[in-house]
Amino acid sequence: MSDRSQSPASDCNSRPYDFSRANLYSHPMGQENLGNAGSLQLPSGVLQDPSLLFNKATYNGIAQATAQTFFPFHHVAGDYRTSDLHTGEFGQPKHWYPFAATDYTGQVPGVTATNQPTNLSPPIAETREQIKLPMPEIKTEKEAEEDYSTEIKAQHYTTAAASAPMAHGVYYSPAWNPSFWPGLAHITQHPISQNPSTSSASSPSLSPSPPSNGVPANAFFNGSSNQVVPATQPQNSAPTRSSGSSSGGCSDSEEEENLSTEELEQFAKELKHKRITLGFTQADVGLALGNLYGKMFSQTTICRFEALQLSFKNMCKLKPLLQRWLNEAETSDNPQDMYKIERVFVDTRKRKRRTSLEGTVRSALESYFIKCPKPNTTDITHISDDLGLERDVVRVWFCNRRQKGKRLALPLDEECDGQYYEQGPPPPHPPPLGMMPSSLPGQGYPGHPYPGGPPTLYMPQLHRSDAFKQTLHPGLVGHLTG
DNA sequence: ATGCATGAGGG
DNA sequence: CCTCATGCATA
Repeated sequence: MSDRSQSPASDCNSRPYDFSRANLYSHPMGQENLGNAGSLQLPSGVLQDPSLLFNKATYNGIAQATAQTFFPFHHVAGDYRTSDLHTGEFGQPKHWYPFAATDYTGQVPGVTATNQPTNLSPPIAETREQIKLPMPEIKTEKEAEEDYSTEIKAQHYTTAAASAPMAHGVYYSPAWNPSFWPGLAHITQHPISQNPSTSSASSPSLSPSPPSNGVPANAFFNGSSNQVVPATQPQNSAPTRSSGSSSGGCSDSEEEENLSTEELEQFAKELKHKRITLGFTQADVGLALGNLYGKMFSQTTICRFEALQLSFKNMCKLKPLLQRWLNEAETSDNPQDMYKIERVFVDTRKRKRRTSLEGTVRSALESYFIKCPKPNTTDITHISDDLGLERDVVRVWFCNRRQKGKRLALPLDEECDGQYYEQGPPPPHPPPLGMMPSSLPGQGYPGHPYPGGPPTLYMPQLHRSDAFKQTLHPGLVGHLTG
Protein backbone atom coordinates (compact mmCIF):
# COMPACT_ATOMS: atom_id res chain seq x y z
CA MET A 1 0.00 0.00 0.00
CA SER A 2 2.70 2.32 0.80
CA ASP A 3 3.66 2.36 -2.75
CA ARG A 4 0.42 3.87 -3.62
CA SER A 5 0.96 6.99 -1.78
CA GLN A 6 4.19 7.39 -3.48
CA SER A 7 2.71 8.24 -6.70
CA PRO A 8 3.60 11.74 -7.59
CA ALA A 9 0.30 12.70 -8.87
CA SER A 10 -1.00 11.48 -5.67
CA ASP A 11 -3.01 8.86 -7.19
CA CYS A 12 -6.45 9.68 -6.47
CA ASN A 13 -6.97 13.15 -5.61
CA SER A 14 -7.22 14.76 -8.82
CA ARG A 15 -10.15 16.83 -9.61
CA PRO A 16 -10.33 16.63 -13.27
CA TYR A 17 -13.36 18.67 -13.59
CA ASP A 18 -12.15 21.40 -11.52
CA PHE A 19 -11.77 24.67 -13.05
CA SER A 20 -8.76 25.18 -11.06
CA ARG A 21 -6.84 23.15 -13.39
CA ALA A 22 -8.80 24.31 -16.23
CA ASN A 23 -6.94 27.08 -17.76
CA LEU A 24 -3.43 26.29 -17.53
CA TYR A 25 -2.90 26.96 -21.04
CA SER A 26 -0.75 29.73 -21.81
CA HIS A 27 -0.14 28.82 -25.29
CA PRO A 28 -2.35 30.49 -27.70
CA MET A 29 -3.74 27.75 -29.62
CA GLY A 30 -3.58 24.93 -27.35
CA GLN A 31 -1.84 21.89 -28.35
CA GLU A 32 -2.92 21.65 -31.79
CA ASN A 33 -1.34 19.29 -33.97
CA LEU A 34 -1.65 21.53 -36.82
CA GLY A 35 1.70 22.71 -36.54
CA ASN A 36 3.27 19.66 -37.67
CA ALA A 37 3.08 20.30 -41.24
CA GLY A 38 6.29 22.04 -41.39
CA SER A 39 8.40 19.12 -40.79
CA LEU A 40 6.38 16.91 -42.83
CA GLN A 41 8.54 15.11 -45.12
CA LEU A 42 6.88 12.84 -47.35
CA PRO A 43 8.37 10.26 -49.44
CA SER A 44 8.88 11.16 -52.95
CA GLY A 45 5.86 11.43 -54.97
CA VAL A 46 3.90 12.58 -52.14
CA LEU A 47 2.21 15.80 -52.16
CA GLN A 48 2.59 17.90 -49.27
CA ASP A 49 -0.41 19.61 -48.15
CA PRO A 50 0.01 23.23 -48.68
CA SER A 51 -2.70 24.04 -46.39
CA LEU A 52 -0.70 22.68 -43.65
CA LEU A 53 1.79 25.29 -44.04
CA PHE A 54 -0.51 27.85 -42.94
CA ASN A 55 -2.60 25.83 -40.79
CA LYS A 56 -0.75 26.80 -37.87
CA ALA A 57 -0.95 30.39 -38.55
CA THR A 58 -4.47 30.15 -39.42
CA TYR A 59 -5.26 28.42 -36.37
CA ASN A 60 -3.36 30.47 -34.04
CA GLY A 61 -5.71 33.20 -33.59
CA ILE A 62 -8.58 31.08 -33.11
CA ALA A 63 -9.22 29.99 -29.77
CA GLN A 64 -7.36 30.27 -26.78
CA ALA A 65 -10.20 29.31 -24.90
CA THR A 66 -9.88 28.65 -21.40
CA ALA A 67 -11.93 26.26 -19.57
CA GLN A 68 -11.09 22.77 -19.96
CA THR A 69 -14.02 21.17 -18.57
CA PHE A 70 -16.18 18.71 -20.15
CA PHE A 71 -19.79 19.01 -20.50
CA PRO A 72 -21.65 17.95 -17.56
CA PHE A 73 -24.85 18.18 -19.22
CA HIS A 74 -26.71 15.44 -20.58
CA HIS A 75 -25.63 14.48 -23.82
CA VAL A 76 -27.62 15.95 -26.32
CA ALA A 77 -27.60 14.08 -29.31
CA GLY A 78 -30.39 11.94 -29.61
CA ASP A 79 -32.57 14.26 -31.39
CA TYR A 80 -32.45 12.97 -34.76
CA ARG A 81 -31.59 9.63 -35.74
CA THR A 82 -28.89 10.27 -38.06
CA SER A 83 -27.63 6.88 -38.19
CA ASP A 84 -29.20 6.04 -41.39
CA LEU A 85 -27.89 9.08 -42.96
CA HIS A 86 -24.33 8.73 -42.35
CA THR A 87 -23.81 5.31 -41.25
CA GLY A 88 -24.13 4.30 -44.72
CA GLU A 89 -21.40 6.54 -45.67
CA PHE A 90 -18.75 5.30 -43.48
CA GLY A 91 -19.44 2.01 -42.28
CA GLN A 92 -18.93 0.39 -45.49
CA PRO A 93 -16.24 1.40 -47.73
CA LYS A 94 -13.68 0.31 -45.40
CA HIS A 95 -11.47 -2.56 -45.82
CA TRP A 96 -9.60 -2.60 -48.85
CA TYR A 97 -8.15 -5.67 -47.49
CA PRO A 98 -9.94 -8.79 -47.05
CA PHE A 99 -7.86 -9.46 -44.08
CA ALA A 100 -9.12 -6.88 -41.88
CA ALA A 101 -8.21 -8.78 -38.89
CA THR A 102 -4.69 -9.11 -39.75
CA ASP A 103 -4.28 -5.62 -40.63
CA TYR A 104 -2.68 -4.77 -43.76
CA THR A 105 0.50 -3.71 -42.30
CA GLY A 106 1.10 -7.10 -41.28
CA GLN A 107 1.83 -5.74 -37.96
CA VAL A 108 1.04 -8.92 -36.42
CA PRO A 109 2.48 -9.05 -33.06
CA GLY A 110 2.72 -12.62 -33.59
CA VAL A 111 -0.52 -13.31 -32.07
CA THR A 112 -3.04 -13.08 -34.71
CA ALA A 113 -2.60 -14.18 -38.14
CA THR A 114 0.41 -13.40 -40.05
CA ASN A 115 1.05 -10.65 -42.34
CA GLN A 116 -0.13 -10.44 -45.76
CA PRO A 117 2.94 -9.59 -47.55
CA THR A 118 1.15 -9.68 -50.72
CA ASN A 119 -1.07 -6.81 -51.09
CA LEU A 120 0.88 -4.87 -48.71
CA SER A 121 1.29 -2.39 -51.28
CA PRO A 122 -0.96 0.42 -51.18
CA PRO A 123 -4.13 0.40 -49.50
CA ILE A 124 -5.88 3.30 -50.84
CA ALA A 125 -8.30 5.17 -48.93
CA GLU A 126 -11.49 5.17 -50.62
CA THR A 127 -13.64 7.26 -48.58
CA ARG A 128 -13.65 10.70 -47.44
CA GLU A 129 -13.14 9.41 -44.13
CA GLN A 130 -9.72 8.47 -45.00
CA ILE A 131 -8.92 11.90 -45.86
CA LYS A 132 -7.03 13.63 -43.30
CA LEU A 133 -4.17 15.74 -42.59
CA PRO A 134 -0.83 14.33 -43.03
CA MET A 135 1.11 13.45 -40.10
CA PRO A 136 3.46 15.81 -38.56
CA GLU A 137 6.47 14.06 -39.50
CA ILE A 138 7.36 10.67 -40.21
CA LYS A 139 8.67 9.38 -37.12
CA THR A 140 8.76 5.80 -36.73
CA GLU A 141 7.61 4.45 -33.60
CA LYS A 142 10.16 2.50 -31.88
CA GLU A 143 9.17 -0.99 -31.69
CA ALA A 144 6.38 -0.16 -33.84
CA GLU A 145 8.69 -0.10 -36.69
CA GLU A 146 8.55 -3.67 -37.18
CA ASP A 147 4.93 -3.59 -36.77
CA TYR A 148 3.57 -0.73 -38.53
CA SER A 149 5.95 1.42 -40.21
CA THR A 150 6.42 -0.81 -43.01
CA GLU A 151 3.51 0.27 -44.86
CA ILE A 152 2.65 3.15 -46.78
CA LYS A 153 -0.79 4.21 -46.78
CA ALA A 154 -1.90 6.22 -49.64
CA GLN A 155 -4.69 8.45 -49.10
CA HIS A 156 -6.78 10.69 -51.06
CA TYR A 157 -7.35 13.95 -49.73
CA THR A 158 -8.01 17.07 -51.33
CA THR A 159 -8.13 19.75 -49.07
CA ALA A 160 -7.39 22.61 -51.02
CA ALA A 161 -5.19 25.00 -49.61
CA ALA A 162 -8.15 26.91 -49.04
CA SER A 163 -7.11 28.79 -46.14
CA ALA A 164 -3.70 29.45 -47.23
CA PRO A 165 -3.75 33.12 -47.31
CA MET A 166 -5.47 33.57 -44.18
CA ALA A 167 -3.75 34.33 -41.10
CA HIS A 168 -5.12 33.87 -37.77
CA GLY A 169 -8.21 35.62 -36.92
CA VAL A 170 -9.71 34.19 -39.92
CA TYR A 171 -12.43 32.84 -38.01
CA TYR A 172 -13.77 35.96 -36.74
CA SER A 173 -12.66 38.55 -39.03
CA PRO A 174 -13.78 39.32 -42.45
CA ALA A 175 -10.34 38.49 -43.31
CA TRP A 176 -11.70 35.52 -44.90
CA ASN A 177 -11.91 36.92 -48.24
CA PRO A 178 -13.61 35.05 -50.91
CA SER A 179 -11.37 36.66 -53.29
CA PHE A 180 -8.83 34.05 -52.83
CA TRP A 181 -11.18 31.37 -53.67
CA PRO A 182 -10.95 31.95 -57.31
CA GLY A 183 -7.42 31.06 -57.08
CA LEU A 184 -8.28 27.99 -55.31
CA ALA A 185 -10.71 27.15 -57.85
CA HIS A 186 -8.37 25.25 -59.90
CA ILE A 187 -7.31 23.31 -57.01
CA THR A 188 -10.68 22.62 -55.91
CA GLN A 189 -11.79 21.61 -59.21
CA HIS A 190 -9.07 19.26 -59.67
CA PRO A 191 -10.72 16.25 -58.53
CA ILE A 192 -13.92 17.34 -59.83
CA SER A 193 -13.39 18.44 -63.28
CA GLN A 194 -10.14 17.20 -64.34
CA ASN A 195 -8.90 14.67 -62.07
CA PRO A 196 -11.37 12.03 -62.12
CA SER A 197 -8.70 9.55 -62.06
CA THR A 198 -7.41 10.39 -58.74
CA SER A 199 -10.61 11.14 -57.20
CA SER A 200 -12.24 8.31 -58.83
CA ALA A 201 -11.75 6.19 -55.92
CA SER A 202 -13.23 8.51 -53.53
CA SER A 203 -15.49 10.53 -55.61
CA PRO A 204 -18.23 8.09 -55.50
CA SER A 205 -18.61 8.43 -51.91
CA LEU A 206 -18.21 12.06 -52.09
CA SER A 207 -21.65 12.87 -52.89
CA PRO A 208 -23.55 13.60 -49.86
CA SER A 209 -26.85 12.26 -49.24
CA PRO A 210 -29.17 14.84 -50.45
CA PRO A 211 -30.29 13.88 -53.81
CA SER A 212 -32.45 16.84 -53.97
CA ASN A 213 -30.03 19.35 -55.09
CA GLY A 214 -29.14 17.85 -58.23
CA VAL A 215 -26.78 20.61 -58.84
CA PRO A 216 -23.62 18.78 -59.36
CA ALA A 217 -21.58 21.71 -60.13
CA ASN A 218 -19.20 23.01 -57.70
CA ALA A 219 -20.77 26.28 -57.67
CA PHE A 220 -20.52 26.50 -54.10
CA PHE A 221 -17.95 29.06 -54.00
CA ASN A 222 -19.02 31.17 -56.79
CA GLY A 223 -22.58 31.18 -56.07
CA SER A 224 -24.34 32.10 -53.10
CA SER A 225 -22.52 32.88 -50.11
CA ASN A 226 -18.93 33.13 -50.49
CA GLN A 227 -18.98 36.13 -48.55
CA VAL A 228 -20.68 34.65 -45.72
CA VAL A 229 -21.43 36.82 -42.98
CA PRO A 230 -18.06 37.61 -41.93
CA ALA A 231 -17.61 37.61 -38.34
CA THR A 232 -21.21 37.95 -37.94
CA GLN A 233 -21.27 35.25 -35.55
CA PRO A 234 -24.68 35.15 -34.18
CA GLN A 235 -23.13 33.67 -31.24
CA ASN A 236 -23.13 36.67 -29.16
CA SER A 237 -26.73 36.81 -29.70
CA ALA A 238 -27.09 35.40 -26.36
CA PRO A 239 -25.58 37.52 -23.78
CA THR A 240 -26.30 34.75 -21.55
CA ARG A 241 -22.92 33.79 -20.74
CA SER A 242 -23.74 31.64 -17.92
CA SER A 243 -21.71 32.52 -15.02
CA GLY A 244 -19.96 29.30 -14.91
CA SER A 245 -18.31 30.07 -18.07
CA SER A 246 -16.29 32.62 -16.36
CA SER A 247 -13.43 30.42 -16.51
CA GLY A 248 -14.88 28.52 -19.26
CA GLY A 249 -15.62 31.25 -21.57
CA CYS A 250 -13.50 30.60 -24.43
CA SER A 251 -12.91 34.12 -24.03
CA ASP A 252 -11.21 35.32 -26.93
CA SER A 253 -10.57 38.85 -27.49
CA GLU A 254 -12.28 38.60 -30.72
CA GLU A 255 -15.03 36.36 -29.92
CA GLU A 256 -15.43 37.67 -26.53
CA GLU A 257 -18.57 35.80 -26.48
CA ASN A 258 -18.55 33.45 -23.70
CA LEU A 259 -20.61 30.65 -24.69
CA SER A 260 -22.83 29.14 -22.22
CA THR A 261 -23.52 25.53 -22.15
CA GLU A 262 -26.97 26.27 -23.26
CA GLU A 263 -25.79 28.05 -26.27
CA LEU A 264 -23.52 25.29 -27.13
CA GLU A 265 -26.14 22.73 -26.62
CA GLN A 266 -28.45 24.71 -28.67
CA PHE A 267 -25.99 25.11 -31.38
CA ALA A 268 -25.03 21.52 -31.35
CA LYS A 269 -28.58 20.58 -31.88
CA GLU A 270 -29.07 23.07 -34.53
CA LEU A 271 -26.00 21.98 -36.28
CA LYS A 272 -27.00 18.42 -36.25
CA HIS A 273 -30.44 19.11 -37.39
CA LYS A 274 -29.46 21.32 -40.21
CA ARG A 275 -26.63 19.17 -41.18
CA ILE A 276 -28.93 16.29 -41.56
CA THR A 277 -31.46 18.31 -43.31
CA LEU A 278 -28.92 19.41 -45.75
CA GLY A 279 -27.87 15.92 -46.23
CA PHE A 280 -24.43 16.08 -44.83
CA THR A 281 -22.75 13.50 -42.86
CA GLN A 282 -20.56 14.32 -39.97
CA ALA A 283 -17.60 13.49 -42.05
CA ASP A 284 -18.74 15.88 -44.70
CA VAL A 285 -18.74 18.63 -42.23
CA GLY A 286 -15.35 17.76 -40.99
CA LEU A 287 -14.02 17.86 -44.45
CA ALA A 288 -15.76 21.03 -45.27
CA LEU A 289 -14.12 22.69 -42.40
CA GLY A 290 -10.90 21.70 -43.90
CA ASN A 291 -11.85 23.31 -47.10
CA LEU A 292 -13.06 26.40 -45.54
CA TYR A 293 -10.54 26.92 -42.88
CA GLY A 294 -7.77 24.63 -43.60
CA LYS A 295 -8.31 22.65 -40.54
CA MET A 296 -9.99 19.44 -41.14
CA PHE A 297 -11.79 17.37 -38.62
CA SER A 298 -12.83 13.84 -38.51
CA GLN A 299 -16.24 12.42 -38.32
CA THR A 300 -15.45 11.55 -34.79
CA THR A 301 -14.88 15.06 -33.78
CA ILE A 302 -17.98 16.35 -35.42
CA CYS A 303 -19.88 13.60 -33.85
CA ARG A 304 -18.54 14.46 -30.48
CA PHE A 305 -19.28 18.04 -30.98
CA GLU A 306 -22.84 17.32 -31.73
CA ALA A 307 -23.05 15.09 -28.79
CA LEU A 308 -21.36 17.65 -26.64
CA GLN A 309 -18.71 15.25 -25.78
CA LEU A 310 -15.87 17.60 -26.10
CA SER A 311 -14.48 19.76 -23.45
CA PHE A 312 -16.08 23.06 -22.98
CA LYS A 313 -13.07 24.77 -24.26
CA ASN A 314 -12.94 22.63 -27.25
CA MET A 315 -16.56 23.19 -27.96
CA CYS A 316 -16.03 26.87 -27.82
CA LYS A 317 -13.18 26.60 -30.14
CA LEU A 318 -14.99 24.64 -32.72
CA LYS A 319 -18.25 26.37 -32.58
CA PRO A 320 -17.27 29.37 -34.61
CA LEU A 321 -16.00 27.18 -37.33
CA LEU A 322 -19.04 25.10 -37.42
CA GLN A 323 -21.15 28.13 -37.27
CA ARG A 324 -19.48 29.40 -40.30
CA TRP A 325 -19.87 26.18 -42.04
CA LEU A 326 -23.48 26.13 -41.21
CA ASN A 327 -23.98 29.51 -42.63
CA GLU A 328 -22.27 28.48 -45.75
CA ALA A 329 -24.17 25.34 -46.07
CA GLU A 330 -27.46 26.96 -45.52
CA THR A 331 -26.99 29.70 -47.98
CA SER A 332 -25.30 27.74 -50.59
CA ASP A 333 -27.23 26.34 -53.39
CA ASN A 334 -25.30 23.23 -53.48
CA PRO A 335 -23.52 22.88 -50.32
CA GLN A 336 -22.45 19.56 -51.43
CA ASP A 337 -19.56 21.12 -53.02
CA MET A 338 -18.28 22.31 -49.82
CA TYR A 339 -16.11 19.45 -49.30
CA LYS A 340 -15.23 18.41 -52.69
CA ILE A 341 -11.64 18.49 -52.65
CA GLU A 342 -9.24 15.80 -52.71
CA ARG A 343 -5.70 15.13 -52.34
CA VAL A 344 -3.41 12.35 -52.08
CA PHE A 345 -0.72 11.86 -49.70
CA VAL A 346 1.06 9.08 -48.20
CA ASP A 347 1.33 8.41 -44.65
CA THR A 348 4.00 6.07 -43.75
CA ARG A 349 3.04 5.48 -40.30
CA LYS A 350 0.84 2.85 -39.19
CA ARG A 351 -1.05 2.84 -36.05
CA LYS A 352 -0.74 0.23 -33.52
CA ARG A 353 -3.47 -2.08 -34.06
CA ARG A 354 -6.31 -1.37 -31.87
CA THR A 355 -6.53 -3.66 -29.00
CA SER A 356 -9.81 -5.10 -28.32
CA LEU A 357 -10.28 -5.81 -24.73
CA GLU A 358 -12.54 -8.52 -23.70
CA GLY A 359 -15.53 -7.80 -21.68
CA THR A 360 -14.12 -9.40 -18.66
CA VAL A 361 -10.96 -7.48 -18.93
CA ARG A 362 -12.81 -4.29 -19.30
CA SER A 363 -14.83 -5.03 -16.28
CA ALA A 364 -11.73 -5.73 -14.39
CA LEU A 365 -10.25 -2.49 -15.48
CA GLU A 366 -13.36 -0.72 -14.48
CA SER A 367 -13.07 -2.21 -11.11
CA TYR A 368 -9.61 -0.99 -10.78
CA PHE A 369 -10.63 2.34 -12.03
CA ILE A 370 -13.28 2.72 -9.49
CA LYS A 371 -10.86 2.04 -6.80
CA CYS A 372 -8.35 4.32 -8.21
CA PRO A 373 -8.81 6.24 -11.36
CA LYS A 374 -5.27 7.27 -11.35
CA PRO A 375 -3.02 4.40 -10.67
CA ASN A 376 0.63 5.01 -10.42
CA THR A 377 3.24 3.19 -12.32
CA THR A 378 3.38 0.43 -9.90
CA ASP A 379 -0.28 -0.05 -9.96
CA ILE A 380 -0.36 -0.07 -13.65
CA THR A 381 2.27 -2.66 -13.79
CA HIS A 382 0.41 -4.66 -11.36
CA ILE A 383 -2.80 -4.38 -13.22
CA SER A 384 -1.32 -5.11 -16.54
CA ASP A 385 0.32 -8.03 -15.05
CA ASP A 386 -2.77 -9.23 -13.48
CA LEU A 387 -4.81 -8.91 -16.57
CA GLY A 388 -2.15 -9.97 -18.91
CA LEU A 389 -2.12 -6.78 -20.82
CA GLU A 390 0.62 -4.59 -21.99
CA ARG A 391 1.45 -1.94 -19.59
CA ASP A 392 0.89 0.67 -22.12
CA VAL A 393 -2.46 -0.63 -22.97
CA VAL A 394 -3.44 -0.34 -19.41
CA ARG A 395 -2.01 3.08 -19.09
CA VAL A 396 -3.81 4.29 -22.12
CA TRP A 397 -6.93 2.67 -20.99
CA PHE A 398 -6.83 4.63 -17.81
CA CYS A 399 -6.11 7.80 -19.62
CA ASN A 400 -9.03 7.28 -21.85
CA ARG A 401 -11.18 6.22 -19.04
CA ARG A 402 -10.40 9.36 -17.21
CA GLN A 403 -11.25 11.39 -20.18
CA LYS A 404 -14.44 9.60 -20.52
CA GLY A 405 -15.03 10.03 -16.89
CA LYS A 406 -14.98 13.69 -17.32
CA ARG A 407 -17.53 13.52 -19.93
CA LEU A 408 -19.57 11.44 -17.67
CA ALA A 409 -18.83 13.74 -14.88
CA LEU A 410 -18.06 10.99 -12.59
CA PRO A 411 -17.59 12.05 -9.08
CA LEU A 412 -14.87 9.60 -8.69
CA ASP A 413 -12.12 11.97 -8.19
CA GLU A 414 -13.19 13.88 -5.23
CA GLU A 415 -13.73 11.22 -2.78
CA CYS A 416 -10.76 9.29 -3.50
CA ASP A 417 -8.15 11.38 -2.01
CA GLY A 418 -5.30 9.11 -1.98
CA GLN A 419 -7.21 6.18 -0.85
CA TYR A 420 -8.80 3.45 -2.68
CA TYR A 421 -12.20 2.40 -2.04
CA GLU A 422 -12.31 -0.66 -0.12
CA GLN A 423 -14.64 -2.42 -2.34
CA GLY A 424 -18.11 -1.18 -2.60
CA PRO A 425 -17.91 2.28 -3.96
CA PRO A 426 -21.51 3.12 -3.92
CA PRO A 427 -21.24 6.84 -3.73
CA PRO A 428 -18.69 7.34 -6.37
CA HIS A 429 -20.98 5.78 -8.75
CA PRO A 430 -22.39 7.61 -11.58
CA PRO A 431 -25.95 8.47 -11.66
CA PRO A 432 -28.38 5.88 -12.61
CA LEU A 433 -28.14 5.18 -16.18
CA GLY A 434 -31.28 6.94 -16.83
CA MET A 435 -30.25 10.27 -15.73
CA MET A 436 -27.63 12.78 -15.38
CA PRO A 437 -27.77 15.49 -12.91
CA SER A 438 -28.32 18.62 -14.77
CA SER A 439 -25.38 20.17 -13.21
CA LEU A 440 -22.63 18.56 -11.42
CA PRO A 441 -21.12 20.37 -8.62
CA GLY A 442 -17.77 18.89 -8.90
CA GLN A 443 -17.61 19.96 -12.38
CA GLY A 444 -17.66 23.59 -11.79
CA TYR A 445 -19.19 23.88 -15.07
CA PRO A 446 -21.17 26.60 -16.46
CA GLY A 447 -23.92 24.46 -15.43
CA HIS A 448 -27.19 25.35 -14.00
CA PRO A 449 -28.32 26.47 -17.28
CA TYR A 450 -31.54 24.94 -16.54
CA PRO A 451 -32.91 26.02 -13.27
CA GLY A 452 -35.45 23.41 -12.93
CA GLY A 453 -34.03 20.91 -15.22
CA PRO A 454 -33.15 20.67 -18.78
CA PRO A 455 -35.52 22.43 -21.01
CA THR A 456 -35.59 20.57 -24.15
CA LEU A 457 -32.85 18.26 -23.45
CA TYR A 458 -33.27 14.76 -24.16
CA MET A 459 -31.58 12.08 -22.39
CA PRO A 460 -30.20 10.33 -25.24
CA GLN A 461 -28.59 7.11 -25.37
CA LEU A 462 -26.63 6.59 -22.33
CA HIS A 463 -24.40 4.17 -23.95
CA ARG A 464 -21.81 4.83 -21.48
CA SER A 465 -23.85 3.02 -19.03
CA ASP A 466 -21.79 0.06 -19.74
CA ALA A 467 -19.09 1.66 -17.86
CA PHE A 468 -20.79 1.08 -14.69
CA LYS A 469 -22.70 -1.97 -15.19
CA GLN A 470 -19.74 -4.01 -14.50
CA THR A 471 -19.30 -5.48 -11.18
CA LEU A 472 -16.38 -5.49 -9.02
CA HIS A 473 -14.36 -8.52 -9.05
CA PRO A 474 -13.46 -9.45 -5.61
CA GLY A 475 -10.35 -11.04 -6.74
CA LEU A 476 -9.25 -8.05 -8.59
CA VAL A 477 -10.18 -5.82 -5.87
CA GLY A 478 -8.11 -7.77 -3.59
CA HIS A 479 -5.21 -7.25 -5.79
CA LEU A 480 -5.19 -3.61 -5.52
CA THR A 481 -6.07 -3.35 -1.99
CA GLY A 482 -3.72 -5.82 -0.86
C1' DA B 1 -21.17 6.09 -31.87
C1' DT B 2 -17.28 4.77 -29.33
C1' DG B 3 -12.96 2.23 -27.92
C1' DC B 4 -8.25 2.49 -28.10
C1' DA B 5 -4.29 5.23 -29.87
C1' DT B 6 -1.21 9.17 -30.92
C1' DG B 7 1.11 13.22 -29.96
C1' DA B 8 1.73 18.03 -28.29
C1' DG B 9 2.44 20.49 -24.32
C1' DG B 10 3.41 20.70 -19.55
C1' DG B 11 5.40 19.30 -15.18
C1' DC C 1 3.61 10.32 -16.90
C1' DC C 2 -0.51 13.23 -17.33
C1' DT C 3 -4.05 15.91 -19.76
C1' DC C 4 -6.27 17.18 -23.95
C1' DA C 5 -7.53 17.28 -28.52
C1' DT C 6 -8.18 14.27 -32.12
C1' DG C 7 -8.64 10.51 -35.07
C1' DC C 8 -8.38 5.59 -36.85
C1' DA C 9 -10.73 1.53 -36.65
C1' DT C 10 -14.54 -0.88 -35.27
C1' DA C 11 -18.75 -2.41 -33.02
